[in-house]
Amino acid sequence: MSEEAIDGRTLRAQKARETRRRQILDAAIQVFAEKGYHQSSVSDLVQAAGVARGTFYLYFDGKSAIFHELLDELLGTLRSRVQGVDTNPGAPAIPLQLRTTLDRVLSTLSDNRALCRILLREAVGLDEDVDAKLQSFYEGLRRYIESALQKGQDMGYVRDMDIEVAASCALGTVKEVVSRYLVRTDDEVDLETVALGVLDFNLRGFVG
Amino acid sequence: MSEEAIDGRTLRAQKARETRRRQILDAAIQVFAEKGYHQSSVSDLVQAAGVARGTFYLYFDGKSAIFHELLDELLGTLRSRVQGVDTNPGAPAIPLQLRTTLDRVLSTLSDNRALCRILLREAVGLDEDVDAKLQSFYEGLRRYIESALQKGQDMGYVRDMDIEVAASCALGTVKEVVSRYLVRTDDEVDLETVALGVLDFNLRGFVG
Amino acid sequence: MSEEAIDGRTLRAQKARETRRRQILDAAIQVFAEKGYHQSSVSDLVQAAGVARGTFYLYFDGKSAIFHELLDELLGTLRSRVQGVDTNPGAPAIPLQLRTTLDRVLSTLSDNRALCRILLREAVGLDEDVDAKLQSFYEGLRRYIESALQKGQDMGYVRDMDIEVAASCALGTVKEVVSRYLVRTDDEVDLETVALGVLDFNLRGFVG
Amino acid sequence: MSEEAIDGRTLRAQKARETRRRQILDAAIQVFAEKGYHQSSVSDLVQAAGVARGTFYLYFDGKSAIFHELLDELLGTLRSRVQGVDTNPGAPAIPLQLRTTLDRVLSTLSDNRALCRILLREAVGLDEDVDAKLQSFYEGLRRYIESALQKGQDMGYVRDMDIEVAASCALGTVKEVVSRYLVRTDDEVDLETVALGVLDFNLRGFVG
DNA sequence: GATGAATGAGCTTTCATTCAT
DNA sequence: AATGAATGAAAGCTCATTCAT
Repeated sequence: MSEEAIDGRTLRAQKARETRRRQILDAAIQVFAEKGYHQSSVSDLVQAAGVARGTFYLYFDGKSAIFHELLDELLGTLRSRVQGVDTNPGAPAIPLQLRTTLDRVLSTLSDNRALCRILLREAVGLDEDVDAKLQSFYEGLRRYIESALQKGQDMGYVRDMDIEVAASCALGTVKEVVSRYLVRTDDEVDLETVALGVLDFNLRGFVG
Repeated sequence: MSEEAIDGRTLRAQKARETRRRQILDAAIQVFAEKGYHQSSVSDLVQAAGVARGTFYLYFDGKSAIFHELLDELLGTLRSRVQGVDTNPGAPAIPLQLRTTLDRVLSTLSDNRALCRILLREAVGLDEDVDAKLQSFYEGLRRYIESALQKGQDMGYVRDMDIEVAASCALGTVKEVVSRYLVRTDDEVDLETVALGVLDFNLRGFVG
Repeated sequence: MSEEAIDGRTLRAQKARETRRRQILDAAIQVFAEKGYHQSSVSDLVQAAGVARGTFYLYFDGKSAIFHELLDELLGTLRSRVQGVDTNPGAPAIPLQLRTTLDRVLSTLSDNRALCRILLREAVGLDEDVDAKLQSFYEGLRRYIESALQKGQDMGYVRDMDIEVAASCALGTVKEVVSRYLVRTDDEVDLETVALGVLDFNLRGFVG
Repeated sequence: MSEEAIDGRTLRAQKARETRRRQILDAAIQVFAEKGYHQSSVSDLVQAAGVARGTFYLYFDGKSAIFHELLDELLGTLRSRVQGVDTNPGAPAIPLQLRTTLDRVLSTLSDNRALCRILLREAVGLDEDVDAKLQSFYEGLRRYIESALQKGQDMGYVRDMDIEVAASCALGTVKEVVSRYLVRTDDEVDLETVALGVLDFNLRGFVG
């Protein structure tokens, strides 16, 4: 039995493992999104994934653990969609950068409403660890917005205002819009319109 | 035994019942807020209330039922703090009315952060009934804002904009600010500053 | 305050006590007969009797105790309806005496089907004490029949047979007929026909 | 892995399941017979069966459900022991057929007194479903006897009599004898003698 | 590696009984 | 004597997790 053979076997095994993992994770996403975390039993998860109960525990440490992995994955994806504001000369204008980030985030969420639902409903108030992760995620977003606003002020784009509160407000507008147009409804929504509306509101408010 | 005596006794009994009820409700508010709904057992509730398990079921139909009562109570209180916009001649200016409503809501929530936590964390994704109640509450708020914006537009105070999206955004700013400054922190917060910041943001946005 | 006054008062009190007792017992008979012993809660009993829970315990030691009293009362009544066979010269013929006893028992039971139901359904398999009471009651009946048969044999009325088994059989015919015609149906039944049929069967069997 | 291996495994698994089921059922029979249905808790059942609480619920839907299965099993067995009267020419004489059925029923019950106890004590007055099952079983027996008597009358073996009442009486003799000699005593009984005595009584009564 | 039967801690709920008023 | 709010032991049942095969 050559080393290569073993390596090949090992590789194949790893790939199979990864596939199995994915299969369970994907099933979990659907189940959690449909029934909610607490209403979903491990039985539901393994049934949806088409594996035995024991198999589930070979890949994940339990119901709570797989939820954390799901959440990490989703938050990681979203984080990667949000990039720091570029103030270098020649960089796109800051409003345009915000617009791009907002579009990215909304389209990512729109591509998978199950993830939205998990993020905005199931993960809320679940337990302290999940709460901490969410809080840290949102705090990251808030700081991103705050720094963008700060830079905008420095550059004269943004008016004089309470930046801390404003950043929270801006974050709130996005969360609510996602909740309203991607979670609380099953209708198809024109994201373009919504994104424009949000940006417009954030830039000029009611009276502009 | 005079009739008055009977009435007196009955009255006293009713009062005692109401007191007991309140005692259990208040304990439940604290427990739910501290441990979260799902992490709270009926044992926790009765222990916190200082009554026997059976007593709890004398006053409430179960853990789920007491949560619904709590939620109804809180939502009722908040609803009563939000009154329709008055457009009669001589009525206060609309921005001032919004300011008043916002102040009322924030101060109500501020007076009892446990209720905030229950509203914004524990009640989210709990079950379909709770979801429906929350959704209907927020939808009411959204419509209140929408109608205020509409009237504002008619009167020329509010600029031309997508009112539906804007109303969601405005609602989102309030929810996020409550979450940030009343739920996710234990620090004392200067509500005045926050309320002003929110209003300012909603009226003029980033660039004014 | 004269002695007579006190006596009068005491007497009245005793009478009131007895009335109250009766009122609770009668209610219990109905409740037990309708819902069955285990399905009847003390709440059902006091509600049916129209007294407070505590009052119930002033008169009876508990749910089990009142059932025992009920059973004792019923069994006592039935026992009084069954009198020893009179073999004195001049006494009615033994078959006639049996007939009279059977009529008495059936009519007593017929007058109160609730008692039948309690006796034949609710009291069966309830607990060891109740079982012992029932067993002793039926054993008494069996012995009554056995002694009648013995006397009958001595006097030549009754043929040669296994008296012990025959007595059980005769008892069984009565129990089953009561169960069939007084418990398991709500229809009015012609007791006369049934009584005659039972006697006829016991005397001559299938083939006579 | 060959198909046979899988089949073998599946078969073994099924057999193991069946064994486990039986183990729990048998334990339940003993517990119900000894303590009575209401005095037996699920804890008693699992303790007697030597399995965990959860295992019990893997095989049965609850305490009530396992009792129903027990009852169905017993009633099914007994029903199979009672076959229609054969009036074809060349068939055994009807009294002999009755004798055979009686022997079969008594020996079946005698082989397992616990089941007798459950049938005649625990199942009486338990709940509406159980009552209906018992009533239907006894009604079947009664009709079996009635039809046998009818045929007997047609063939001249059975005298003129009230067949309906007589059938109830005959059924009652068997029930009482079973109760007396198989349930209410732990002594060994000469079934032969009892069976003969019952038949003799049914055929000829007291005076023959 | 995969399986699924088995586990048992822990949950919600009921209800016979007590006792301060 | 009468009341009914309060009690808490004990019941039935669920389900995340384990482990022998």
